[in-house]
Amino acid sequence: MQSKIKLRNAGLRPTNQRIIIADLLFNGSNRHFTAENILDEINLSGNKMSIATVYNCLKKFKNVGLINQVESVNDTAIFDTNMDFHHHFLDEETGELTDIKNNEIHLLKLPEIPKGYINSGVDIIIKIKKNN
Amino acid sequence: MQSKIKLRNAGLRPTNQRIIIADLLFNGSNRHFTAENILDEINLSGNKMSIATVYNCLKKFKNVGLINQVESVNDTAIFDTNMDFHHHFLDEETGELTDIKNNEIHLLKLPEIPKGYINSGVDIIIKIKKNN
DNA sequence: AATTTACTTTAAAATAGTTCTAAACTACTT
DNA sequence: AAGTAGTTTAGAACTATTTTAAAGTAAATT
Repeated sequence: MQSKIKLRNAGLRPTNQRIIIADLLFNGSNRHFTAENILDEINLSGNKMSIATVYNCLKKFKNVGLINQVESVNDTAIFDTNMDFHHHFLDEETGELTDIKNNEIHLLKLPEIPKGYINSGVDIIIKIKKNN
Repeated sequence: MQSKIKLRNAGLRPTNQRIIIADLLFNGSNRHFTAENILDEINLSGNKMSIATVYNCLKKFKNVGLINQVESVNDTAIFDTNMDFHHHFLDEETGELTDIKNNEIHLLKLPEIPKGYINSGVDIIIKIKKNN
């Protein structure tokens, strides 16, 4: 029942649906997931929910900073519970993402941000593929 | 008529459609574009082509290394004629991409690539938004 | 506690981007 | 000139996501 508090702190009305999703997402370990992944898990657990609700919730969660959406060429939106500054390996063949720990990578020089703009995030994607 | 040679060198049969698209893309200056952008320009120039053909061509061009597809959360695939190693600013509100010159950014330490994999590219996206 | 208000959920329809299909066409090879 | 392999096409199909509008629910107000 941490989820209810977490949602309220984030300024979101803690509805049953949001609590179900938050319970899946914030259970201690970080993960990457799609809307469809979440719906499948909800169904498996015996609950049911409209896919539109899953999309709505994930969008809200993203807007209030509970989750991130990962930049990557993919037909599907991939979200991430890991809110620490970090980056990703992207398997070009499978689309699978893996975290790169932040101390494994070092960005020395950042470019000057265009006038009138602020930096709102940095995504580094290292594409990989099987060497065979 | 450079395009015909360029296509042949890349191992692609130089069809009329591919030549039309190559003429649009490889005219000296680099650009970002979607399939729809290209179709619009074709239509404006008085030519016509199926959208499926545009997609087919861009996919082929990408496969043979004539263009790149840019990593970014976007409902639309964005391609790039700039094949030099470089990165992008992404305006989060408009989705617009701008090149970052390679000497404007410096990646000091690359992480160890997972066993059995090779690095097949690095994309750095600096998200920006208007500061108002 | 009952009522109101604003927000949320839902199924279904709509939309957007992209890929597939299979027939017609065209570049290249023989 | 004929054959064949690759390409183009319109339209259908598909996938991910958003919209719609009605019904439901949480919170605020009485």
